[in-house]
Amino acid sequence: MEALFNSIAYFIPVGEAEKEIISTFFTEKQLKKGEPFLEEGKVCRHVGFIVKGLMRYYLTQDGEEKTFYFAKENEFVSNYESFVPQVPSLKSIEALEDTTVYVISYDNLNRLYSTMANGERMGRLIIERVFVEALQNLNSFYSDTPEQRYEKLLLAHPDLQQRIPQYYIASCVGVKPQSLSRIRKRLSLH
Amino acid sequence: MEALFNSIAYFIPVGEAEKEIISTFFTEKQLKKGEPFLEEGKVCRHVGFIVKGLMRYYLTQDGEEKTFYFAKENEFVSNYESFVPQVPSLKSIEALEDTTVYVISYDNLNRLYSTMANGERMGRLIIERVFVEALQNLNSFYSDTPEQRYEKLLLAHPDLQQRIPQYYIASCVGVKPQSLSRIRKRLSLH
DNA sequence: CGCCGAGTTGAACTGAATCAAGAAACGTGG
DNA sequence: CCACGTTTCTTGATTCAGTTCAACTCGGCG
Repeated sequence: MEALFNSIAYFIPVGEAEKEIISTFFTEKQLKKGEPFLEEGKVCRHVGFIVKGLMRYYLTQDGEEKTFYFAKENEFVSNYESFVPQVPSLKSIEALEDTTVYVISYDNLNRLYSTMANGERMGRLIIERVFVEALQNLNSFYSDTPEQRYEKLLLAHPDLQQRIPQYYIASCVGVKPQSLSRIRKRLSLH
Repeated sequence: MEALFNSIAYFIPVGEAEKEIISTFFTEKQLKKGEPFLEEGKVCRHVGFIVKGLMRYYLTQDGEEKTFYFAKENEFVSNYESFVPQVPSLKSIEALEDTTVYVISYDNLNRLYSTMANGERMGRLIIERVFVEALQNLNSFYSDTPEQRYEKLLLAHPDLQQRIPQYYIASCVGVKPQSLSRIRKRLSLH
């Protein structure tokens, strides 16, 4: 739970009182490889903090899964589009490896906001940060070619190639596995 | 200033005390058509609330401007990527029409958060809302073809065609003006 | 050994980009 | 109110990158 304290301490002071509150509201959860964190059509009821492991966000379209984001250690995981307004999710999230997360429910998060000194402030600062990071990620999708996106993705997650099959990466880059294969070929010929 | 009060009242109760504080921290600003709200390379120092008019967000790449968002009446305007961490912006924002905004500086916004009862809470709720809307907007860029994006953009902003030249719309849809022209042709033939 | 999922490779196809030339709309000044 | 020039929009021909469909390779595993 130290990793979570540290992440929160980045935003507000975390003393014993805060640790106490955080510990009671977050609970540990284990996800096996392939298990869902959030399923399409269901309301996203939790925010998680990934201690260990890897997850992917994806949506299903015409029977085809499109992966658009990977989250790993020390990141918060949630579909805010579903979580914030508590409406059914259009997206799914699943573990790509055996994963350990600390989760907090929607209701408990709101309790935490109002119970903890600086709770609201913490909430604002965290969502601001998550927002900014999300925007930066998405920038690449506007301006870059698949080739550039592939290079940036590897730069941001150098371990990804070792951890997951290539077709997840292809999907996240926005091309078919065949095309990624050709892109890799082009790049390897300098 | 009523429009601003109303927008905030959507998130927290706005009594006389709040109106007082909000009025002192926000100041009215007029932008002529073509004037910048934010220039690339500068730090975004303000959040604005658009009372009247229309703005576009864009970035410059290889000497070419790419418009990626339009903001209009009753919307907040800011580049949060630059505003939140107070770092130089990669994006620009300019008025497409004569526009009236109420603006608040970074420092004053933080004062407002800490001064006003429920200030932090308001901040959290507003950024949550903005975040969710931004995500929903961006969804279309992942999953849809330019054709679908064009149709959705017109649906979301039915007045846009009348208010601005088509090449802004093309850019936001993610294609060149020539291609949008062809898309329009295809669509008009049902 | 044969199966199976993952990755690579080939050929034909598609939609947007590009280059380029007109046509239409707009505004400004005579 | 019209004429002219600029800006915006359309259209055509060509090119290019990713898609699709399909075959084939490779490595692990029963």
